[in-house]
Formats: sequence, C-alpha cells, structure tokens
Amino acid sequence: MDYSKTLNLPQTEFAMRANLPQKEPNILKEWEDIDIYKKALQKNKGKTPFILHDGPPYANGDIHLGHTLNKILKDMINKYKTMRGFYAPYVPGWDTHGLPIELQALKKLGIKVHDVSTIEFRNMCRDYALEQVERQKEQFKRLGVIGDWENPYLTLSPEFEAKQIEIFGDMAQKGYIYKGLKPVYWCPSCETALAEAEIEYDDETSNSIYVKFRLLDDKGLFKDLGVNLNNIYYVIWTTTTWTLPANLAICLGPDFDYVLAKFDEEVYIVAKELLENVKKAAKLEGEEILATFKGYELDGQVCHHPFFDRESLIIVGEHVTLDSGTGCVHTAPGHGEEDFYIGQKYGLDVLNPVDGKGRFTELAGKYAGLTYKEGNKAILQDLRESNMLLAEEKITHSYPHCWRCKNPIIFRATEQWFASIEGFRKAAIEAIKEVKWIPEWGEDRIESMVAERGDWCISRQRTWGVPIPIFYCEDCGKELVDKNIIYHVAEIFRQKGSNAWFELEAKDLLPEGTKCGCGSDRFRKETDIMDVWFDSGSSHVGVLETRDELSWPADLYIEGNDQYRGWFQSSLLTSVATREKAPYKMVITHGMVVDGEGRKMSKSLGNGIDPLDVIKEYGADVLRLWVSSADYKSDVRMSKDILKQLSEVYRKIRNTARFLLGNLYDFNPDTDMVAYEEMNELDKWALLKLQHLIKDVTDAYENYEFHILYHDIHNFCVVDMSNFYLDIIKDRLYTERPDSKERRAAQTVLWTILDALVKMIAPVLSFTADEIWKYMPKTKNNNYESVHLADWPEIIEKYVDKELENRWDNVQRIRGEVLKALEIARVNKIIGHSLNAKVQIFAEGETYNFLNEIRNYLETVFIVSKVELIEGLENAPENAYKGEEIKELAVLVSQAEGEKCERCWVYSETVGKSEEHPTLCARCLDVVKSL
RNA sequence: GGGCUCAUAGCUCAGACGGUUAGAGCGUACGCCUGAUAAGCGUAAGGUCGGUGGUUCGAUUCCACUUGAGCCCA
Repeated sequence: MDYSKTLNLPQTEFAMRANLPQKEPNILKEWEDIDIYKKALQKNKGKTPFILHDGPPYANGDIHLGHTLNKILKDMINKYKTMRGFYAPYVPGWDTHGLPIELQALKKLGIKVHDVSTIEFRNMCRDYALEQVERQKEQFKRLGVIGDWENPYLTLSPEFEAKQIEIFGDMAQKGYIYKGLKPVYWCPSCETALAEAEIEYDDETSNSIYVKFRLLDDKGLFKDLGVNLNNIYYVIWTTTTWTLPANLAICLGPDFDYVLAKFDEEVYIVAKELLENVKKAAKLEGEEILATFKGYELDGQVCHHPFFDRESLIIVGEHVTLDSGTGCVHTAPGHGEEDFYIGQKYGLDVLNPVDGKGRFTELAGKYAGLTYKEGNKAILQDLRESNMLLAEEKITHSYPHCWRCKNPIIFRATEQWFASIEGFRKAAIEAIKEVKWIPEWGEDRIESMVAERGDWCISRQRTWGVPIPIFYCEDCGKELVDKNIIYHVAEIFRQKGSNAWFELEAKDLLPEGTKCGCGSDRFRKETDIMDVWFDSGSSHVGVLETRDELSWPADLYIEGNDQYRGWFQSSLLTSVATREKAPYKMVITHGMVVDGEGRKMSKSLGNGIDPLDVIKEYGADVLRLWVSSADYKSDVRMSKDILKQLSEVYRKIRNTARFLLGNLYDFNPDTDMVAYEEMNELDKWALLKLQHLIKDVTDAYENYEFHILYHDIHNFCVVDMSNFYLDIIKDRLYTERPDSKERRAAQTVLWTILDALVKMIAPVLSFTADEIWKYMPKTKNNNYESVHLADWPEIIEKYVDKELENRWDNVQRIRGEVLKALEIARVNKIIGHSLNAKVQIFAEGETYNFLNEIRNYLETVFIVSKVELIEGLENAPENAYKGEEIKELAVLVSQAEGEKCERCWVYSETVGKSEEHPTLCARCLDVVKSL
C-alpha cells in the first residue's frame, strides 16, 4: 500500500520559480485596475498624514541605478507608513527645464536655435521634456513604486510656475533680489553667454608673462629690512594679458612661504617654492633672501597697479596652488570665477572693462576701443616699455572655445540677478537646527555650506525656463522690481503658462497704468530665465501648497548626498527667505551607487549596470531587495556577484513562504486556530521568535534602517524557520491526522508567521508579497485585495516569554552538540538520515536535570528515532562524542533499533505488530485507522 | 587643493564607555536526504578589523598621519 496518500504533504500553486520578469507586469496591472494608490489613501483618510516630498529627477534619459535606489527607498517608506495607518500621499515630480533639455531637443530635431522662434523652440523643449517624463514614468512604475502617477507634478506646469514666480516676488519684496555683475563664459564672436556644457577645450598658444606690481603699503611688516619700499615688487604670472586692466588684487596661499628675494636693486616677492621657476623664466641669478613670510601675514598689503593709477590689494585664498607661476595670483573678479568668489569675500568690485564684442570699454582707459586680442599686444608693449614685465614666454595650453563658432572664448562679467543670502543666512542656519538629519553629520555639512556660500546667481541667459519677471523702463533704464507686479505676472502664468512672457508685450504683462518713477510707461522685459535650482527649490510651495492631499512643510525629504548643495539647499533657501522655516522636518541622504569595488559607474570603465536589464533578468523585486540590503548612508555597491547573492536570498525567502503556504492548504484561520495556551513549548517558542522579529523589523523601519530588517528577515527564515522549526515540525504536519490539535497548532503558528512575514516584506518585496497574499488563507476581517492595504502586524506581549526563551536557547545549544555527534556518525557510515539514529545522551548536573525536564521533546527536536537519557558522564563509552561547548554532556549515536515505519520513516520496534498494516508503527497505525 | 564621508571574512551586514579564542547569514568545500525537490538538512574551512605611528598595562574600538574610494566645491 502506498501510505504517502495518507500523509498531509504540502500543496500549493505558488510556484517555486519566481519568474518575476513575466509575473510583475501582471501584478502592476492589478494594482492599476483596483487603483491601489487611491485605495490606500482612502483607507487612511483622516489619519495622521505623512508627507514624503519627492525630489524631482531631471526629465532626460532612461533611469539608472541612482534613480532606482532613490525611488525604491521612498516607496518602501511610503508603503510602510501606509500600513502603519498614516495618510501617506506620494506625488512624484519632474524637473523639466534647463539646458540639457534644450540641447537634447535641438539634437533630436536636428536644428539650430535660430532656425525657429523662441516660442517654437520652447514648445519643442516642452514636448521633449514631456516625452521623457512619460518614459521615465513607465520605468519608475515598473520598479513597483506606488504613487499618483496619473497626476505627477512638473516644474513646467502653469500652476507650478506661478507659485515659483510668487516666491521670487516675496523674495524681491524682502529685498533679497538684486542685480550685480558676475563673470560668465562669453563668446565674443557669437556675442552670447555660454554654459559649461557648450565649451570645448582645444590647444591655444598664449603669452605667458611675469608682471611686477610695486609695493605701496607694507603695513609696517618690512620696516626692519632696510629696503626702499619703492624697490619691492610682487610678481604675478598670467596667460591672459588682456585681463590685467581688470586687476584688483593679488592672491596668495595663506599657508605658503613667500620670500623677499633681492636681485641687484630690486626685491621680488614670490612663493618660496616657485622662486627657481621665476628665476629661470626671468634669467635671474644670485639672489639674496631678505625674509620669509607666510601668505596670511602679508594679507592686507597694497600694491600699485602696473599701468593704471590704482591700487591692487594683497589677499589670501585657498585656491592658490604652487603648480606653476609665482604663487602670487593676478586677481580680476570680472574675469574669473575664483577671482569673483574671493572678490566677494573681500568686498572687491567686479570690474568689467570688456563689452559683448570683446572690445575694451572706457573703463579700460587708453585701451578703450581695442579688441581684447589687440589689447594683449598693446598692454604687453606698454609693460615692456615701463619695465614692469619681468619675463615673457610663449606657452601652448588647453583653452576653452565656443562649441558653435570654435573661437576662443573669454570670461567676462555680465549683469546677473542674485538672491542675497546674507539677508537670511542666520535664519537659514537656525532652520537647519530644527530639522532632523539622517545621518547626523548631514546637519554639519549643510550648515557649513550655507554658512560659507556666496550669493545665489539665479539668472541664466537661456530660453527653456521660467522667465525672470522684471521690467526695465525704456526711458530711464531703471528696473521695476515690485511684488504686486510680479504677482500680476504670476497670475498670467497661472492662466496661460510662462510662454505668455514671450508672447505678450510688456504692457500686456503689466498691471494697467504701471509707470516708472521717471514718469514713463514704456517698458521692456528681462530676457534671462531662472536657474533650474530655483524651479525645483520652489517645489515645496509649488507642490505641497497647491494640492489638497498635501501639506507644508514636508515630513521627509530623502535624496542622494549630492543634494546638500542642490535641492536640500535651494529648497531651504527659498523657504527660509519666504517662510522663515525649513520646508522639511526630516532629511535623509543616501550615498551614490558604485560598482563592486566601490568605484563610480561610468561608460568608460564599462562597470555600469542598467536597472532595466536587471528587471528583465531578475525582476524588480530583486532590485528592491538590493535597496533594502545595503546601508545606504554610505555608497551602495552593485555588481553581478551582488545580484547573484540577492537572488539567493530572494529564493530563500520565497521558498520559506512557499513551504508555509504548502502546509496551510487545508487551514482556515477563522475556524481552525488553536489557542496559545493549548500549544506545546516548541510552538510557543516559534511565536516568541516571531514577536522578536516583529519588534526588530518594526524598529528598523521606524529608524529607516532597512538593511537591518533585511538581515533580520533573512536570518529568521534561515535559522529559526528553515533550519529549526520547520524542519522539526514536518513530521507532525505530515503524519498526524489533518484535523488533530497537534497539527492545527503547528498550522496556527505557520499561519501567524506567514501573515506577519508577508506584511513585513511587503514594503520591500512588493510584488512577491502580493503574490503570496493571493495564495494564503485569510481571516474574514483581514481579507484585503492587496497586502499593501493590510495593517501592520502587532506584537502580542504574552507571547514574549523570557523563561521559555532561555529554556529553548539551551535546547539549541544541546542540539548543536547532538548534531555534531550525528555528523560524525554520518561520516562513519553509521547513519545517513538522522532518523536512522538512536541517540544516547550521557549527562550530569544541571545539564542532566534540564534534559530530563524536556525529555519528551528530545526525539522531535533532534529529528531522530530514539533518544536515551543516561545520568552520569562516567557511563559514556570511550567512543562517545564529548561535548565541546557543554562539558557535562556526551553523545553516542547508533543505528536505531526496530524497523523503519514506511509512513513516517521513524524507526520503531512497533513496526510489524499489526497484521493489517505490517509496515506501520503504532503511531501511524492509529492515524491511518482513524482516517 | 579644500570641506564632508566611507573602509570589519569572497559578498551583505553586526559589534565593542578600549579588555577573555571579533559575530551572523549568504557564498565556498565536504557530506546527508530524496515526502519544501531547478528544493531541504548537517559539518567545516575563511578575518594580522585598509596601512603606519602614538596614547594606554592593553586598540580593530581613542588620537595623528597615510592609502584607496565617494559626494560637493575650487
């Protein structure tokens, strides 16, 4: 007779092979069909809100692992919060303006900017951006991210633009917006500003010159040197002669040594390390070192400009290097970015003597009218004649060129709009302190960045963006910066979108009857647009304040650590400037995605991994598991090996769930549950372990430490379940009567565990959890369409029995010793399967007493056919295994006596006693008879 | 060059107010099972805690420097 038919073997349709790439899209479809996002919101309507505000990715290109990490983290948080009963709306967004989209749109259509009108071009950019949004949206959805995909936020939407303009208006009213000069890349032949992405580097031959600046004021530092001050010169080095008219300072490295080197009558100040370099260039020798000073000691001295009747200040800056030159850096804030920033610090003017065509203006005095190239020659000649030129050489170096006309470009100060940070810097730093930063060092990082940053240049000489809503009087040229006018423009944008700025004339954009202070009513529009960081930095208002389901401030922002300078900061600045508070209560940062060696992923290294490929091969749940597995506070690694490991872990969790499902095929939790009090110790122990797991996993979610719960869940599946509890209770599940109390008790435990487990993995393995959910038996009042709509598992305190835990810790220790003894017996061919074994345990003292207490569990827990407990170690034969960890214990393994029961595989001397069922043991006989 | 950050077994992570042989799981090797079966179980091997120096009776844990890596800036 085939007794296997009388066993309760696992049955389930839940497939062992996940086949996620095929299955996930169907689950997505179901979510969409039931509108799971709306349902989850509906369920928690009126409960405490939790607002995670999405940082908008840039709408260009396919998503990469960085997006993947970011979006899945957000999704795990939202799903967890939803299950905890929070009202957690998630409105994803996109950053849709900016240069890369301009460039991509042009490239895609194969046209040049001037081929089309501004409006046409802006519409093309918009179309391109929207196309990219749709593309990325599908990819994000495929990751299993749930949110309001039907209605995301876009920085190009009229409502958003209007809000942004209003923020600008509020800042303007508080006096934070001003116009100033700042150097930008400029092509004199195209007469246009260039962005960094529009620059190509090419070799160029230039004059490399060493110029003397005569000392005017030594601040008393050199008075003991016995040198005529008129003979002391700072020597600078430059390759852009034409920028000398704009020189306002000489910058030294604060910690470098500077020498006063005397050659004949003249004394030159240069960095000690570069003296040889200067001597070589100027063909000098035989110096006398009069003194050495640190750069910071010389700070504040004053020189005379080499050819203008003007001063040049000695300053210090960290950007000075000793790679080349003299260590004394010619500083022209109008012609260099570093020079500009250091100039801001020292309060220097931004002198700009060059016009848009690259010609010197009147500010350049005698050179006015010359092009900068002609100026190069004229200035050089003058320096030679006035004996201010110490040396000259020709050098070939890499120099920026315009990508369009291929001509060399210049750095030139132009008028730009700025947001003054000084006005609200203190408030910003106060606001930072009110925010919870994870990791904690984030607070120091952003604080020091805000403390040290310069003013925010918010204007861009571009087309695809939100216009700066400023007008200029046609008659007197004065700009009109007025909150009411700006709000008026905002309202027009709200109705018509920002294209209105380009479609309408100034008078139609202004409130009726607007007049300049000079009496004129004729105005022209500003042509610059805003920095895209101002766009996304306005999202806390543009999104949180415009949607009924959201509220300001956000509970959480979570982005990569590159956003301290980006979105975290731009959001903070616009928020503090207009609302005196941070727009977020908590900020979490994650690291960047790097390869298996910790190196950044790049095309050239060929070490990149495409999430879309991973989805095709493994499925999105494996990516989600990856996100949960890593400690995202530092950089997160990804490689083929890591993927392999993840899929193993996935498999283990899946198979554990599958085994639980397989043994619940005939279990109805509404009618078959066994009360805790009626369970045996082992079952109670399993429930105890589950309580620990719930506690640890919940804590980990609360602390946003997903890698902790990843390990907890995996360890629970492997150690507590697979290796121990599940292995042990197979016998009971399979061989007892289906409806016996013993089997129902085990099933009650399995069901309780599966129910909690599936909920706890749902935020991570969102697809798999829902698949499991579909197959598992559910109680009437917990029968949601999706696990994502279910409630979080609760800890049941009475299951947390410390004494039970100690006892079973002890059982496990003893089991460890027995398993070693069994393994030795296996190696010696005494047994194969552990059920072949009879185990004799010799013990004394506490150990013996304890074993005696749990005597009835021993066969079960060791999964052997027979255990004999014998008091007294001295009774153990020589060949018995001596406990390694537990000295009061020895184990002797032998082949079990009796016959192997055909049904339960336990060896028993009762086998053969029945004539009807000669191959069954007594226990199975009872069961079979009763069926 | 500057600011911030990271560095524990092949992998992902624990750990310690400084103090006995630094833990887990996976992977690997070997074995068992064939009633979780493209599964399951067992045993074992694996680390001079990135390097150097210092503080200390004692440091992987504290300090300094250094190497490699990442982000931002210059």
